[in-house]
Amino acid sequence: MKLATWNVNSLKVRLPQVLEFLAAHKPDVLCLQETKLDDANFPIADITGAGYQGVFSGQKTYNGVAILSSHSPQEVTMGIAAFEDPQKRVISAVVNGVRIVCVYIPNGESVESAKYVYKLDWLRRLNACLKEELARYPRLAVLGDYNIAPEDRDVHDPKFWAGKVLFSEPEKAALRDMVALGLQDSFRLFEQPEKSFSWWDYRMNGFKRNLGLRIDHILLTAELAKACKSCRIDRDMRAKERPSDHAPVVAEIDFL
DNA sequence: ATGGCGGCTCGCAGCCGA
Repeated sequence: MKLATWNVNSLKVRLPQVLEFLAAHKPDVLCLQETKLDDANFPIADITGAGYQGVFSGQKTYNGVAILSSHSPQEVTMGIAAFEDPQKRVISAVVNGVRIVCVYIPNGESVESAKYVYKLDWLRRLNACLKEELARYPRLAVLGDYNIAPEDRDVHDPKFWAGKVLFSEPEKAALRDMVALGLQDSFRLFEQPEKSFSWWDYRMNGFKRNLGLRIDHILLTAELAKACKSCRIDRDMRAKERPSDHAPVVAEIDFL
């Protein structure tokens, strides 16, 4: 089973690349973030035309998440349980016996910002929700744009980023809390190239100079991690014409 | 490394992302 996640930074603009990605990788699941489309404008016909089903929770201009899958999505839920949030950042479904949680964790803007307070509160609520989900689903994967780089090696310049949003201690602690619930960073189950990142700023030739951050993650429960055979970042998509600023992350899981 | 990009909006400049 192949699981993928990609912050597309506008599905309207990136739809051809999404279709190309589906055809090339044939993932069982592709989680999308920052679709920036309300549900009425979701390009479901193109998705079904590519042989995929899609469930989505979107809004105009900002945020928006979707799960595309080759198997039928079951038990679809939107958002974080018991949290009224107008921002469309979470969608979950059971696909092929695996609980898929697609997340677009808030950016936070800066550690001085009210958006940072919202981010930390949001993470607490997500973790509480995940604790409940984990009690129900031993096969669970949390995929998405976390907007958190876990460790120094996930940041091109850890000294510069120290204490800044995306790399501050409270954010990293929230991610460690999530891991402590029983989730593992699939990327670090394997040897990886040094300076592996999933996001590069559009400005200042960030991608060419590899000035990036690893902030897109696939976290797996023990049962899935044990069966996980690979996890890699698809830098090729970031190298294309008119790319998203994020690259897809892909994990392969072997079942009995 | 922070102006310098790119996507959005009933745009023609400003907000937002990371």
